[in-house]
Amino acid sequence: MVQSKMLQAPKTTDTRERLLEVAETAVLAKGFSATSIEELIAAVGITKSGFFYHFKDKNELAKAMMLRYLAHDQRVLDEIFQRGDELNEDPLHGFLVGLKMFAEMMQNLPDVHPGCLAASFCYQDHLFDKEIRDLNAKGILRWRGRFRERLDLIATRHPPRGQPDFEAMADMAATLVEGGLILGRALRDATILPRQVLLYRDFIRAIFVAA
Amino acid sequence: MVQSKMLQAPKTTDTRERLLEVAETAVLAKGFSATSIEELIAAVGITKSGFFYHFKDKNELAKAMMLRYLAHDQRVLDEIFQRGDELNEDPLHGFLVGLKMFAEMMQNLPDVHPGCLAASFCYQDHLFDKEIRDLNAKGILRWRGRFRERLDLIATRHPPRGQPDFEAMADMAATLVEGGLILGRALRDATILPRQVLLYRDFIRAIFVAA
DNA sequence: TGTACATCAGTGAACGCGCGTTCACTGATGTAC
DNA sequence: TGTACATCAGTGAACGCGCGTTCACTGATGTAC
Repeated sequence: MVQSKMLQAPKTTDTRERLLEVAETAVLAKGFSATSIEELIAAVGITKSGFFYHFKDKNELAKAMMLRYLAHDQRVLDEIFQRGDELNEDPLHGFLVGLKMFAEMMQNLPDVHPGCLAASFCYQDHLFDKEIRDLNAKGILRWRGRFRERLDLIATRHPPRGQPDFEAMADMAATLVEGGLILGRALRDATILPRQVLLYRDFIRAIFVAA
Repeated sequence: MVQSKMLQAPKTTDTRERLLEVAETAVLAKGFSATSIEELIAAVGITKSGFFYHFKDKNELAKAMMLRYLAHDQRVLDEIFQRGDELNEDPLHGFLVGLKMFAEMMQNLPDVHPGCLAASFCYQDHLFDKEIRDLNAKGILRWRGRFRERLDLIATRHPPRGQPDFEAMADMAATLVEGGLILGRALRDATILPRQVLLYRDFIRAIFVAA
């Protein structure tokens, strides 16, 4: 069975996966419609008909890209904040550690982070059907849910200062990442994003830690 | 003279301006390369050759769009923060008032803010030449300069808590706007952006206002 | 005031290239019995 | 173990359409003298 084979030794040279990888790089650089099937197959080394074996049309490529991105995104966040909690049992301190590690991860990328597919797609959303736009929204709602849960949990042990807008504070994580990626790209400065994440951490601390 | 005529009564039906207006809407919806010259001239009611009278090629359209956007952006910000200062002589309180007005302005837009051309272009920057990318960077550096100056000025009168990263705090304004626009678009929720701006205001207050 | 010329804001027709998509076909591997 | 059939992962050639760009030309308005 192909399935079980893939489980024990995932083929890194899987053609479909390579198409998606090359496509993501190209789309983040030029946008979806400027990314031609022609250039993807040239990079991967198959013919055009080979492409249409894997994706019935270009829209299905977009959908597969989005699904791949979402899965990756979830894996990375799960891992980081889980590690933050392992080192600490208080939800606030675990969160602060997680944010620190997140900032460090952004800092240690070889060069400027290539960007976020969700942002790229959202600025081209008229190209896509509702299904893809919904996937994109789902990804962002997952960020909101993840951070919102954490803030609520922290608040049960650490009374917050004032009456903060918890939903907006949860969204602020995704907001700063998306915005930080844009500034980092436009100014070609890889330090911008991690520093924004650290400011978010400062803000969280200012809200929950007694002075 | 055409110039003086335009000064006394700016032609609102100026063809070139209408092309730029229509182009901006289309680019924010689909991206630059999916926006065809054909659709622009159809919307404005001229022929293709008429388009090439105004712009020597498509790249020059992009440049003109960027310049128009930068000028508009500067005008709006100048006006808002000037009004904030008029009502108040302390630089901190003037800033807080300006931020409040800024948030209100975002809130009162008819529907979801259409987005930021700088963000759209930055996720397609391989389509453009260095001149356009530099214009984009210049626009963002102007935000940084504007907010950085203000923070420095405030700090002379209100000693900040801790050792804040003022550059990152200045960038945070643009970051939250860019990120807030993306979330707002993806979730079709026009309240997200203004609430992020209000959080920024809370953060500024937390840094500078004694408890 | 009239004439000659220049500029402005376009028109109309044609171009060639690259794009996404389709269709009939194929060689290698997997599965049933 | 051999044979028949099915599926996988593509190939190769052709398609038509839309795109950005070019070129020669034009009618209306402005300017010099």
